Amino acid sequence: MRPERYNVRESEAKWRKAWADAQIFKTSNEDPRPKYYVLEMFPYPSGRIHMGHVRNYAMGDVVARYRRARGFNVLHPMGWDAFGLPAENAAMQNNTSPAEWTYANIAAMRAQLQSMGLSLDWSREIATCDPSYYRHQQKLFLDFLAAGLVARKKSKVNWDPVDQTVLANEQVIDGRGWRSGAAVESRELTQWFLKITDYSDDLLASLDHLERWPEKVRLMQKNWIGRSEGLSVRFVIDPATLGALKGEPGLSELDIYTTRPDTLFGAKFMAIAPDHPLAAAAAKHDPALHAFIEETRKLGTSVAAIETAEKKGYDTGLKVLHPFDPDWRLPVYVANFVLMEYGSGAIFGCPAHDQRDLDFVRAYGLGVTPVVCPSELDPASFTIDTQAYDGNGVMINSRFLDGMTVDAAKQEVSRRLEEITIDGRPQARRQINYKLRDWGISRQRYWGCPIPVIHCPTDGVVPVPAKDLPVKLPEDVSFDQPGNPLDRHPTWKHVACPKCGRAATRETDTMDTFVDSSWYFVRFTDPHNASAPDDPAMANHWLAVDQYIGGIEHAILHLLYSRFFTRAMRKCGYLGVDEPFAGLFTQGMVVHETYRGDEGRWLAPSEVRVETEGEARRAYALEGDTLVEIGPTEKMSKSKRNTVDPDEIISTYGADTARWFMLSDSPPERDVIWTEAGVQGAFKQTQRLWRLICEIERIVGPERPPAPAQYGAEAQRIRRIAHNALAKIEDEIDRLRFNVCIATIYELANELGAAVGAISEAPVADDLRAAFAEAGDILVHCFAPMMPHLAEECWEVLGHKTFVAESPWPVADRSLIVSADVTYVVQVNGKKRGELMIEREADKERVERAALALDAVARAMDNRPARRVIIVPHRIVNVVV
RNA sequence: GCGGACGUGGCGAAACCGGUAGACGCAAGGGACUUAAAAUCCCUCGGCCGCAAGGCUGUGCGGGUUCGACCCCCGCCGUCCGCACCA
Repeated sequence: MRPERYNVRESEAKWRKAWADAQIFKTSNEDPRPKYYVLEMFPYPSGRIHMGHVRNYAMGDVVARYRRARGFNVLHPMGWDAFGLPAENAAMQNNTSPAEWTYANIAAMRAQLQSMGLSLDWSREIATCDPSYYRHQQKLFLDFLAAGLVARKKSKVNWDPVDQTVLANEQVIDGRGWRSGAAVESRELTQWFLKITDYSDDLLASLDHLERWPEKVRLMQKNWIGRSEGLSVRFVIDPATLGALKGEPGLSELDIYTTRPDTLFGAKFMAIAPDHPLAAAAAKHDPALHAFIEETRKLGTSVAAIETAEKKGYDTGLKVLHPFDPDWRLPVYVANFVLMEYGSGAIFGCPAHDQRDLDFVRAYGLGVTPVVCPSELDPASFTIDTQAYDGNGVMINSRFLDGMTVDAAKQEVSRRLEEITIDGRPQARRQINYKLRDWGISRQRYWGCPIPVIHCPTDGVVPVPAKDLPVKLPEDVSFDQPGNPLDRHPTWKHVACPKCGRAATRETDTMDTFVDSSWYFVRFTDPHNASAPDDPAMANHWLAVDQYIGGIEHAILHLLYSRFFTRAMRKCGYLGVDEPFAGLFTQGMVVHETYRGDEGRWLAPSEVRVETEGEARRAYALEGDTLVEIGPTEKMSKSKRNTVDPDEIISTYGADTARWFMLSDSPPERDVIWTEAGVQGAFKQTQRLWRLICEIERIVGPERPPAPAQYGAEAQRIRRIAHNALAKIEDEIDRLRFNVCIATIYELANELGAAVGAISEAPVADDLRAAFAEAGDILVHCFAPMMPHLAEECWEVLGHKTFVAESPWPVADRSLIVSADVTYVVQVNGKKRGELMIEREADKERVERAALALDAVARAMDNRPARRVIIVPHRIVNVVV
């Protein structure tokens, strides 16, 4: 006798051990079958996995297990994004070292992931903080350097004077460092940059070919790269207005960038960025301007500051000549809304057709002349008030452009200015600009990949020779002072120059952790660190990743950097592919209700008891039994305390239940709401499936009958149900629609359950036993990717001696799905009035006759003659009266 | 401000290429078994009318195209997300 209940804890542990012993998830690079690379974004080793990980890895595991069953050689690896600031903070607080803390976390999280029963090849595990990993990264850096993909330049950074470190923009909150609370300073530092902008156009254009990427992500990247086509125009500065600046070099003209050259006759002023060289030059002789510049700088770059800032400017007194009219002079302002980082840091202002420029002239009284009139309006009466017009129309007030379209006018202005030459160069040239900036990778931190260069007083920047890699992080560091421990280390940075042998110092900056994650998918292709450190052939075999799964929060940076890295690695001869991820899927978050007790104190779900009375739900604190407010459902977070610990769920209900619940209900790209009732429901289903399989086994008996030559009607019906579901589940897994997949499994289980219940007499006929055996196998296969442990247990019950995880996917017999009869829906005037069951082969005439003969149809027609009958084969009949 | 997505029962959702709206699950209500509970099983479950058969109505709102619209088009309303002084 089978046990009544499936023993989750025992079975799950048993099967995990069996898989591990048999090493069935170990992937060989020599396997001749077609490859399939499925990858989920690797975790940061914070110490514990969270439900978001469970969801992410459950999805990836379904794909991996399904593809394996379909006959692919599947690569499904796991690693750790292990460098980063939290390790340093932990080291400071707990008197441990970043390495110790990180590796302890990795060990804990590895055990947690293993308890999920994921079909991972753990022999390929990597940690980015391991010298065996980052030595390759240092080599890549040196190769990029040699290939001209690395630049060293000055750049403005957010500097925290207390922590003595650079902060990312996200770490600056209201102008203060997120940890120290100190006012952040803007500093110029010499930093290392990766020249991602070399690939701006390629990265943009290739987005169109990433067909298996979400449209949303492609659009976000497109906007981020921000290509615009325009004109770079040289405006001559009126020498008479130079004053004290007369004679200074490079001050004879002003370069601007515009995408609207058509509006040149609507120009009212020029504006330059506060940190534009011309502004700095003018400020030398104008203390008030100097003060203005200082003031705008203090305002900072925070989002809030930009939102509320008024358009402010300062008239430098300089004037420039209009390119088409030497008698027309335009004043040059320093303006707080012009960015030095984009274009040339200078613009011409056309208030009628740009809202910012309009706001500006309204404050400074510079006038407005419309030059584009919407086609449907009368040019004579068209005026601009508080709303700039940026649409299409007809050129007006624009001399030789009058009457042209906007596009024609752009072309005409560009053409004319390109022909005018000043000092032998054209006055304007067409230019393409991008918002995308080069990627600054220098971080003044310890726990990151050392940048492998040496600074020599005589030879300058000298790359560390390849034979000296890796440049390892020193382990004897202390965090008792702020700043970068590498800088203070007594010996680490002092080395001999590889070129001249004299005393030199190491670069003490480390790399942005985004570098580590920009190529880890390549590293996984190397089995067990066995191949040469940089074997391009092997990577080509596996890449691109066929299915990549992760959170939408990486839509831009990680995914864009990885796309850049792949191109850079190709340039250096490592790879033959351009794109790292052929298919991308961004999954939704795991959300949970929030609970607030006395004084707004957040309560964890485990501290709350929720009661349902009819429609109403009330929550009580377990401690004190006081009423608790049920708050909005939000992303699980430590601060709101609305988290659920995967460990507790797995030990209570098992990994299969956790996985099943994460995959059911919500579409995978949407948020899923974690509820206690939902988990319990999923748990019940595991037991239900177990009982159903046991019942099927009782019907089939210990000896499977051979497949009969002919099946009876009921046996054939059961087979049709099973194969129908199988075909549907295949389609749904292909489309990653796991929720629909699970609904289909329920339908199959419900129908098989009913069929089992309908059997009364024993013994059961052989054909029926064969059909049940087949259907049982199919059912187990269908849920095996989601609930792999239960599936193995059921597979064994059905008499198999193999792992279902290693068994080939059953072939859906699509001929079975086609039945002899079809059901037509019969409508009268588009409203359903009845159904018609008829042979598949029936021609339109017969279908029409049969449909009109239906009582309900006759009633609805009410003696009116049919004016028209529309028949969609095998679907619908619509009678129009 | 710019760009995008989404609005379907009490809830999560499904619905192929324009062809039966609400599959499947949760919650709820009723019942069976039980000393009781748990577990399990059965029934009901968009709204309105009706004893029933059945009818009417219904996919955010208002129009349109069509034999037929959750789906396509136009105009609103709402929610969410991304970017944000990008010239």
